Amino acid sequence: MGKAERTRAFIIQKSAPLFNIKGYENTSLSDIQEVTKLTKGAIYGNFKDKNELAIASFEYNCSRVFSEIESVLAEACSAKEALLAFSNFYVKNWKNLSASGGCPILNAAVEADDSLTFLKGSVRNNMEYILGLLKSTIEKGICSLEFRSDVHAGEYASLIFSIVEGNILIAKMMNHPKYLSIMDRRIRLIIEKELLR
Amino acid sequence: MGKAERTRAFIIQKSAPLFNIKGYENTSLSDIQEVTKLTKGAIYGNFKDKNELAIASFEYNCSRVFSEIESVLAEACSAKEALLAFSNFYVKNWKNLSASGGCPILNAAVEADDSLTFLKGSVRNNMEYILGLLKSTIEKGICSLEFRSDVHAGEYASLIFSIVEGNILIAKMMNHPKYLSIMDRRIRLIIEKELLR
Amino acid sequence: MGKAERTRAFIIQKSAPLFNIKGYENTSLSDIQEVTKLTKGAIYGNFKDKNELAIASFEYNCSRVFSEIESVLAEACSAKEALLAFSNFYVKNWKNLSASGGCPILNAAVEADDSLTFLKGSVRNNMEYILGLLKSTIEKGICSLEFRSDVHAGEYASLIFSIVEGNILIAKMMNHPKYLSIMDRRIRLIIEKELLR
Amino acid sequence: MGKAERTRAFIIQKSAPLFNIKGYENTSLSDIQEVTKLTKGAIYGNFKDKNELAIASFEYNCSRVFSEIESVLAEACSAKEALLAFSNFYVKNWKNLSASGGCPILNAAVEADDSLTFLKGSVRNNMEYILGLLKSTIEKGICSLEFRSDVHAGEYASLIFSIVEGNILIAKMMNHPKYLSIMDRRIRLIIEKELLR
DNA sequence: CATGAATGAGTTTTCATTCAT
DNA sequence: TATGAATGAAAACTCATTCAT
Repeated sequence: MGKAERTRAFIIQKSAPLFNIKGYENTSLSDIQEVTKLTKGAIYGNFKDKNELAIASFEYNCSRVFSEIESVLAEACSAKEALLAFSNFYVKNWKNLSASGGCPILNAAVEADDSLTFLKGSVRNNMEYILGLLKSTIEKGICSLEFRSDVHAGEYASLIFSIVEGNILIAKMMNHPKYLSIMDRRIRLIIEKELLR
Repeated sequence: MGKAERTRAFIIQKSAPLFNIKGYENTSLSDIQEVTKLTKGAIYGNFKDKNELAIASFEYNCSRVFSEIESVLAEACSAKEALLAFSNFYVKNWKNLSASGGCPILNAAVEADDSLTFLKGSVRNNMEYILGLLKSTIEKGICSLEFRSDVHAGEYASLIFSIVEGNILIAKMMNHPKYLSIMDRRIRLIIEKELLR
Repeated sequence: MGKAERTRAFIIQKSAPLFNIKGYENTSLSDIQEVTKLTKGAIYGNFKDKNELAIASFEYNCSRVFSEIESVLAEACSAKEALLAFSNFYVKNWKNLSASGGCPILNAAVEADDSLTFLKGSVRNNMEYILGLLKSTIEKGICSLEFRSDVHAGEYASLIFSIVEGNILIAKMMNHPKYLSIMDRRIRLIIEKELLR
Repeated sequence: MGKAERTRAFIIQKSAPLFNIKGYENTSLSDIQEVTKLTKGAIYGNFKDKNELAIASFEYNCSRVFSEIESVLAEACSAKEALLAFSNFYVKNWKNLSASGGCPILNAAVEADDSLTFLKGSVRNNMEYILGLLKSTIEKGICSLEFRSDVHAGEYASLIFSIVEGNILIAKMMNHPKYLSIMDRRIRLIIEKELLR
């Protein structure tokens, strides 16, 4: 990794939490300057504009969450365990996630839909990515005969994801983790009553 | 209604969609000036600052949705019908809702949690209000012996709401209504399999 | 006194302290509205503009001080006593004067000299008035053979006034009354060594 | 001196007379923009806000006067000559001083006492500085046996300064230098009759 | 005649971005 | 390549004043 790439990575790593907490619009280059201790020139030398940095930071935020989720899914020894581990990931990491601004996909999706349109493509890709992750987990369960063969993997993937996002939203605003346990129980129920043979 | 109150209402009515579409931070007083064709002074004569207008607009946005939901709930002749109507409301109004920025609670909740803290109280109140609406609908179903007596009304209220919000998020970002039909079917399933006697 | 005149007097009476404390430029019509609990229209109905009110308030502030000084001078049974009473007036009233913004002539003179030129004439008149008051007090002392006949009344009047204003300035900024006692002793010394026969 | 420091100094140098003439409150950033031919951003790049610039300008205004006074005091070959030179400085420079807004300490003291409180500390320091200058001049005269040993240096310092400030005020408002000659004669008298052995 | 809603030019300040060094 | 001073447009907000009601 060359120096330029290291600087670029450094800027992203420092800015990403800020963007997730304050929002992409509301995070200024001065904020980024302060948190990186770099000059404007250094930042603009590595990113064409604030939008490029915002996208890179969003993708960094996602990748951080995704890599944890992927390792959690990989460690599971069955599709059921994998889905439960996915749900459990949010329960366990609620405090951290909440302190660092919440789910980056949720945040960026809301900001990107109408105003920060430049982010929209990236948000969509990342949402598709995590939906794909869940879908393929379910498909593996079907292939391995763990899950029923008539299960619509894509629909269950989006259903599970929607329950997660919806409850994260409520939990964050109400400042109470009970919604995450409702979420967790519901996902377990779905797995046991509808997915498992 | 005095002139001041009429102007105030007029400003809110014109600004509210803007706030929901562009976001509260990202909507400027110049935007509001343009959409109301009023001067800054006229706006500041009716609202102490932008925050007050933002809160009023958010509450207007909520009340618009809530009043429609309330009438839909009121028209239903059973608790089951009421909950189905609630879900159906989002399916039917998806285009309108989407065009006017999406669910105001979802939008405001994401913006308010970390940065626009002045909005937080109002968002919480409105979230509690709609959760309360759903909860009391379920409680009525329990009282009328339509729903099982061991149903935890509060948990089902937040579950249904989380499924709605989660799927609105995905549908908006993916620009596809199929997520709303998944949502609708899921809520129907919950009612039939878990709430009804 | 008609109603209009009473309202006018009321506005002046309420605004005058504000102008003296905050300065003429820095006192806004909103401040005046708040302190009088009147409407803009009521204020503009009684004064052509803010400048007219500022002048009237300044003159009210002066007249308040002057009438007290005049009564203090009138009570004195000799020219010496009168001048000492003049000096003593500032010593005694330091706290009140300081709390209500300090000497109105000092304040207005500084503001009026370059920027609030509309006030200049009035400030000059009032400064001349108080200098005249001191001068005629000294002249009375000369006529009554209490003071030496070769005393230049006008010069001693302005000298005494300058010592008063200079020490008020220092006392206010240093927040210490000792400068007023230096002033008082100096004026007494001048009277005894230079004015009295 | 780096570019930033040069620009900072340039802005101060251009703004300082404006602040002294128009007053600190009444000088706007647009005025400063015009007089410096710089953009608002350039000004805010060098000063955190208008207050910081106002303080810096006030101190520049003081330092200009002080350095002249100090050189005048340094050139004097006795304490008497020094005090006379101090007084004479105001007589000689009256036109210049008057044209550039008058004594900065007088102006700032009046503005700072109640409204521009952020300036108060600096005004106090500068007033203390010049009082200290006068006091140490008198003390040197005492040490060198030129002045009487029982002279209270601090009191005479503030007395002389008050006479200067008081007469500057009157001279400015009355637009007549005669008050400065009264001031000058009085200070000479005090030196000859009360300070000299 | 009094009201107070509205005006429009003004205020201070921050923004993303550029470019000579 | 990196610097950081400078830009210019835009931000939120306040002002003295007017005028339809």
